[in-house]
Amino acid sequence: MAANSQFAVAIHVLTILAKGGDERVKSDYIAGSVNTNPVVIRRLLSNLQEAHIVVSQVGAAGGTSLAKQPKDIRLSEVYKALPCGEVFALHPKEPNQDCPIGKNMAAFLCGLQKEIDKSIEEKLNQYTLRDVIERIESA
Amino acid sequence: MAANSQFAVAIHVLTILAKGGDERVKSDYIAGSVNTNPVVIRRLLSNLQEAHIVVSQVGAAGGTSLAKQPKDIRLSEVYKALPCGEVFALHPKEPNQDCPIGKNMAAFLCGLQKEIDKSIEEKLNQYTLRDVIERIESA
DNA sequence: TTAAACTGTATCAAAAGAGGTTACAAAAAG
DNA sequence: CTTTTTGTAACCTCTTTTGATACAGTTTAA
Repeated sequence: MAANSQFAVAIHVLTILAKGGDERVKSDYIAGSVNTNPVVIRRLLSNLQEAHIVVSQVGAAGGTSLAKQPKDIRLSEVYKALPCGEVFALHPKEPNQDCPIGKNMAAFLCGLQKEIDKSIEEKLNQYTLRDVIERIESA
Repeated sequence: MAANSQFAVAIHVLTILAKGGDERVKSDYIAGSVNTNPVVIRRLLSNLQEAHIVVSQVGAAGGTSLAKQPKDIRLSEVYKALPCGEVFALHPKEPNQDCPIGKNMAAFLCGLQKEIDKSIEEKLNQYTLRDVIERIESA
């Protein structure tokens, strides 16, 4: 499968928007920098907009800008805004229910998934977009 | 498709092996319980064997058993033994290198990936196979 | 009020990963 | 030897993600 790169691209896009300040940045421009198709960017921005991280304006002189300051955008928000899958998937087929192990396995794994997801979000909550920009600029 | 379910299946398989004790369990039997093809199981066991979590024996009367006691098998070991992908992928195409942001983005994201992976492993390190079995049996 | 410049989306094609299946070599037991 | 079983290679199919085209709707500005 093509692995999900939406989070990576989102961070990149948001950094570009932050650089743009209050100006509306066009999807065409962003696509050029990220090296992909403008529609891919617009799809992504659509998710970020639903999460109130960015604001887009249609029409001529339209484009997208951040909905709040970089210091107030946590990476955990970005992660949650995107349709990223779980870290691991459950069984592709339901286990054999005659097997007493299979019967209770799904519940356990599901709980474990939630715990892991929480770990990830806690880690991402430690960073804001401003932190990202600082690190990138000092590199 | 389901994203990578190998971890989920691995936990299930190891639980079955634990139940089997010192007996060698055949891939055919495991496949029946997990509801998949024996080859899928053997592929998985091959990874677990490399990590010294299980031991397989070829030939008639062959099969697989745990290489150590359930209390000594940490879920973090299992996770590391499998070719599970990263939580998020980097850009599918290299970003435009004329863009100063793109230039340093990959390095940052790569570091972030490693941090997240560490979080996951720390979480999974808290559980052993014995813990899993106890939880499943008390359910 | 018309033309131009955008976003938002639907739709389709292409690429890649994962699971499932078949086939068969190699090894061990009897 | 024959049977049983693992280890793997090869291939197919299904699904997901990305990339691309097309076009409707909205806004600006001449």
